[in-house]
Order: sequence, then structure tokens, then C-alpha cells
Amino acid sequence: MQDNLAIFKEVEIEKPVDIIIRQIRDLISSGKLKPGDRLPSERMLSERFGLGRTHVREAIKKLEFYGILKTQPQSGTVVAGIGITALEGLISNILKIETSDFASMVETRVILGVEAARLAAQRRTPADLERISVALESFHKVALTGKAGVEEDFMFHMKIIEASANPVIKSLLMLVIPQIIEYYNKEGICTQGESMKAYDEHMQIFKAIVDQDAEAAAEIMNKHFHKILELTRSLK
Amino acid sequence: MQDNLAIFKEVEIEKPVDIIIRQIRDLISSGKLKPGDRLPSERMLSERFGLGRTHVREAIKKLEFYGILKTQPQSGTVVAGIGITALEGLISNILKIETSDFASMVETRVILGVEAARLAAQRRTPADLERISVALESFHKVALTGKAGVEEDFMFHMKIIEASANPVIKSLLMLVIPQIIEYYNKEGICTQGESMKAYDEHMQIFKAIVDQDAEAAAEIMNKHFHKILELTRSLK
DNA sequence: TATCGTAAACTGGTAGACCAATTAATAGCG
DNA sequence: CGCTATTAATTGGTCTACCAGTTTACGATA
Repeated sequence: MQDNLAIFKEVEIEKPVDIIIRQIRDLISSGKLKPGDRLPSERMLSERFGLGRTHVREAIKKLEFYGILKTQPQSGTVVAGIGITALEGLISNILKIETSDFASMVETRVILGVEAARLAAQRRTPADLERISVALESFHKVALTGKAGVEEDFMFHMKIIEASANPVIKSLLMLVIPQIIEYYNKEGICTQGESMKAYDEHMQIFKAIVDQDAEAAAEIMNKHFHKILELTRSLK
Repeated sequence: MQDNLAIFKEVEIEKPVDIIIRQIRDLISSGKLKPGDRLPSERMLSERFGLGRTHVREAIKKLEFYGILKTQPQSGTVVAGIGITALEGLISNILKIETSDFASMVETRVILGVEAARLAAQRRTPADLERISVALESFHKVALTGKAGVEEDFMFHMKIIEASANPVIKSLLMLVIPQIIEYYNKEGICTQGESMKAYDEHMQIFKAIVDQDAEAAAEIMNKHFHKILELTRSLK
């Protein structure tokens, strides 16, 4: 019952904010609004759409967040986007990242994780090694008890990602990983009992990073993710 | 002068919304608020911080967007986040993606672009090939005139990314690429004159994708990006 | 005493009024 | 006739009051 209700809620009527976002998107992608153009005032839009200014503001905030719009206080809101043609479907795509099929999410996580390991092996500082080591040990302790240790596992990978010295990769993974973990928790996919094997692989990855062996780090990380990727694909 | 002004604006006092976000983040990461806990009401928070409820709502909206909070209409807002330890620095990191150093952004764009090419070679449908072909031809036309054709170049890559059949990669690149292009435009870094060479590489990539030669596609794409990556690193 | 029903208090959602800064228009001066 | 200074209108930013659900507390009843 709960699930059925949830489904209905999903199909729910388009929210006011989404309506406005879509309309503005259309205005831009249809060429009525070009980059640099000033958007009609919030009051105008709210009246035009028959919706409160609150909603208009919310929509603008979101679009601004994606870099499509740029609002100048006490002056106006302008279209800041790049080539208009690219806008087609952009917003809906980004907005619906959470509904993206799960396999793609994991696939992306693997790609970025592997490359982060490669970079980490090249760039790690002594301080990085120390942090990774601590996280590794923390995971070890939990693994010994037989528990899954999702959080500790996550922290280990996080420290490697940080050692890659690429804040963008980190940010992007921060967008993706939480959703993956949440999905795992919800579906009850636990790697219970596999913890010690995972720890062993973690050890190998750590060693490769210590040795600054980028290829080995990437390869082992790839292998480490492989079974998860397989599992995920079979789910689909 | 403009730049100096921009710098001052950067150092500007912490905006009300950011203050609230930081405070809530602290509450969560310090353990005072655990996942599942209900947040104090908006009115409470606004009074507590001495800031209008509007700001509180805005902060909550942002945090909700990142999946940290979950607001239930007419009921309350709860902490929905994953492992709390992960929150440390999460928000500021994601929020400040636009200030991330540019080299990291390009590096990430290359990684995802190369892997997208690899996947595209494996998964491309006839329809994909058609779309890529059209974009390629479009770029060719512009290249013949000697112009840079930033937008047409972008579209070619976009079609490949779409052929990778991984919406998550597409979404993430959509977050990153516009900022890169914007930066290029601002700094006046144009690959003017290089267009025909780029077209030649595009051709090779297209051929590899047609042939479903994933390794070749990835390799050529990597080479294609290489000079840009070099250029970028030298800028830093 | 336990349980159910009702009402009051509280929740996030929304709309409108007000504010300060910016911009455009206009009147006055050279 | 052209330029500047002043003023009026417009902008996004903020706050306050109100709305419709939800939760909670309390009291009547069995």
C-alpha cells in the first residue's frame, strides 16, 4: 500500500516551480531569450504564469544554480547560459539525476573511483597516506566483527578520492555516492560476510598507492568494483 | 580594476543563507542531529538565528536538494543524510564547485569524456551514429571557414556522450562543461586555426565508434584532449 | 482506567506588502 | 542644443500575515 501511494505521488501533477522552469527553458531554447538578454521581472512572470512570485523566485534560484541564469540584485535576471542548443533537455536531465537508472550511477561511480585511485597514486602526500591508513584500519576493525561497515568502507574510498587532489571529482562523487548507498540500504543489498575480502582488496589498493603505482591502483580498484557492477547489472 | 572588485565581492561577508547552512551542517556533523531526527521548525530556526524565515527556507531547500534533508509538507523537516561523518565538508565542497580550480575541472571532463567515448563505441545505435554524423558535418562546415566553432564542437561531443547511454555521465558533464566553456570565453582562450586538426581527430573518433572499437575510441579521444589538458596545466 | 474523538497548537506552503538599490526619464542649467 | 542632476518608476530582496494540512494534548465516555 505504501508503495502504491508512493507511486501515485511520483506521478503527481507538475509542481508550480517545475512548470515555471519548463516555461523559461522553452523561452530560452526556442530562441526568444538569448544569452545576455534580461528576463522579464519576477512580478511580470508571476502574473504571466498566474503563480505567486515565491514560485518564480524559487525557479530562478534553481536555474541560477545550474548556471543558466544570473540574477543581479536590484537590477534584473539575465540569461547567462552557453550555446542555446545545448539547453535542450539540460534542465530536466540534471533535475532528474535521482531517477537515473541505477546501473548508470554505479557505472559512473566506478569510472570516477578508478581514475581517482590512479591520480591518488601519483599525487598522494604523506598526510594522505596517513589518512587513508587510518580509514583502512577503521574498516578493518568493523570487518573483523563480520559487519558490513558501509560507512567505514565509504570513508576509505573518500580518503583516496581526496588524495587524488581533484576537488571536482570529489564533488561529483559526492553527488552520486550517497544515492547509491541509500539505494543499497533500501533494497537491502548488503555485502555482509564479504567484508574481509573487501578489506583484503583495500589493502592491495593502499599498497599500490603507497608505491605510487598508478596502473596497479587503477586496476585493483577496477577489480574491486567489478563484482558490484556485475551485481548491479543483473538487477536491471 | 574589475578584477579587484570581483575579489572583494568574493571575500564578502558570509550570506545569511550560508550562515544557516553552516549552522545546520554543524548541528548534524556534531551529532546533535542524527538521520531521521526532525529539524526544529522553520520559525524556531529563524528566531534562533535572528534571520528571516525566508532565509531559513532557502537554506533548507538547498540542503534538501543535496539529499541532506527531506521536508515533509505540513509536518516537518527531517535529516535524511547518509553516514554523518561524510557530511564534514560535503556541503561547502559541492557548493563551491564553481570555484574549483580549473585544471581539475578539465581533468574531470577528460576522464568522463574518454570513458563516454569508450561506452559509446560499445553501445551506439544506428540512430546515435546518425546524430553524431550530423554534428560532425556541422562542425566541419564551420571549421572550413576557419572559425573556432565552440558550439558545434560541443555538440559533437555531446552526441557521443549521449550515445554512451549513461545519463549520469551526461548529467555530470552538463554540470562541468558549461563552466569550462565559459572560462575559455572569458579568458579568450580560443583554438582558432586549430579547427581543421580538431575535425580530423573528430573523424577518427567517429570512425572508431562506427567500428565499435572501444579501445581506439578511448585512446583517440584521450589524445584529442591531451593538448587542451597540457595547455590548462600550464595556465595554473 | 483505558480509549477514542475533538479541538487547539504547530507545521510547512503561499501570497502580498514593504525595503533599498538600481535604472530610466525628465527637468533644469550651461 | 547638449549635458548633468534630480526624481520617479522598476528591480530583486526581505519580512509578515495568513492558509491548509498534521500532530499533539486533553477531556469525555465506556
